[in-house]
Amino acid sequence: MFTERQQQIIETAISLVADKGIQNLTTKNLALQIGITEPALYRHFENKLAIMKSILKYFQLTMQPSILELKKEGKASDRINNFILKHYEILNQKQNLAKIIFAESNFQNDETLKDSLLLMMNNSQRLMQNIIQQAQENNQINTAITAKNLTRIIIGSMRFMIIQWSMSGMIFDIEAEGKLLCEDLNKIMK
Amino acid sequence: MFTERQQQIIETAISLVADKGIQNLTTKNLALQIGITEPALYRHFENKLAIMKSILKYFQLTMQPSILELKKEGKASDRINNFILKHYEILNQKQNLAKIIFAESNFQNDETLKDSLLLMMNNSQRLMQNIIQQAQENNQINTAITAKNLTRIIIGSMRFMIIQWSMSGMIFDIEAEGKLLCEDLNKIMK
DNA sequence: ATTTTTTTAGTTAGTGTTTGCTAACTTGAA
DNA sequence: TTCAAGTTAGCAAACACTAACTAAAAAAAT
Repeated sequence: MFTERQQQIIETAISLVADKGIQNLTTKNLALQIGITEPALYRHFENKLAIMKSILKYFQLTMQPSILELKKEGKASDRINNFILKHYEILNQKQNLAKIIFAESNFQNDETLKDSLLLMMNNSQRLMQNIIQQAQENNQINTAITAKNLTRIIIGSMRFMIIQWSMSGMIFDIEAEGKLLCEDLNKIMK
Repeated sequence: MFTERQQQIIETAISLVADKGIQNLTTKNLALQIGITEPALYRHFENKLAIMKSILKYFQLTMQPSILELKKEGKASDRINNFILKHYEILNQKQNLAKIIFAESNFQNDETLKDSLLLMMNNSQRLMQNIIQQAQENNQINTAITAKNLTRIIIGSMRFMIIQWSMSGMIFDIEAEGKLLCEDLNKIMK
């Protein structure tokens, strides 16, 4: 998928954005941080836009294991639980990703970037909503709250905790805190 | 607070960022959009950073009526309900604000911007958490879920709906949808 | 009430720096 | 001998911002 050098470039690009925002992602900063010259970057990527597209692809690949938990067989609440826990486990390992991932605005300067981000967002969301809907039909999940809003509540609170974590300087243990959030979300799903 | 021209500059800056991200906010684009020349901008703001700081101030001023609902006297659940509804009412009137406001990453290039954004975020959050905590002590709100997580769930789902709205191209009626979310959140608060 | 002065808000023209990127050359490994 | 992956040198465009000038409105002085 990506060569070693490409991975290094992507990860460095992510850390630049995580640190000081998208405006910090310049070819100069990127090359400097890696320890090569600017033109060397162009041996590995066609241009800067290709690097940004690869950041999204890299994110998608990294997060796949968590999405996979949703696709597994099993009790709806278990699948959702495992999705949440896996999500936090991955982000705890790749902390820089947490900082830029829910920063949709970073990828709004290009239409194709915008679109592929929207697609990714809708994907996990639609998946979860379907699971909830089905479970509600089988009376395995509380039907007092609509599937749409339950999905919003789960993904919304997940994302907000990640934002709190990243803006606090990763001051708390997100896996532990995620487990607690999970428990409370379970009470809502009943 | 702001002169008419300053307000125009701020609002135009917001619409530029809303449209194509922070990298679209250049003095050239800004002046062009308003119909003046670049140097004229500097008659109204010291520099570009001052414009960005004013965007945050403008946001704070615009959102104040919603925060005020939290500070009013009354039943905890009513205060939270009115806060949510007011929030959506304001964002529906100033749709561009919705697009950039929860885009924290737009303001990460400068430490002072980062700080004042963090302060604003923490403010409404702490306020709500205190309200919930007190109401739980008086048994007016469900105590099965911790105040911290209940706050996360409410603010998180609110924010996520705004993101869905803004990324969908404002395709649905956010005030109506907000009312529905509010009802479901009430069920959780019991 | 009229003239003079000052202030405000715009202009044109241009600065130095940073940006993304290219051409041409080099070097070491396959 | 080829080729992948570096280098140096540099380019055109975009960037935030400034100097100097102008016109018209507001304020002050006569």
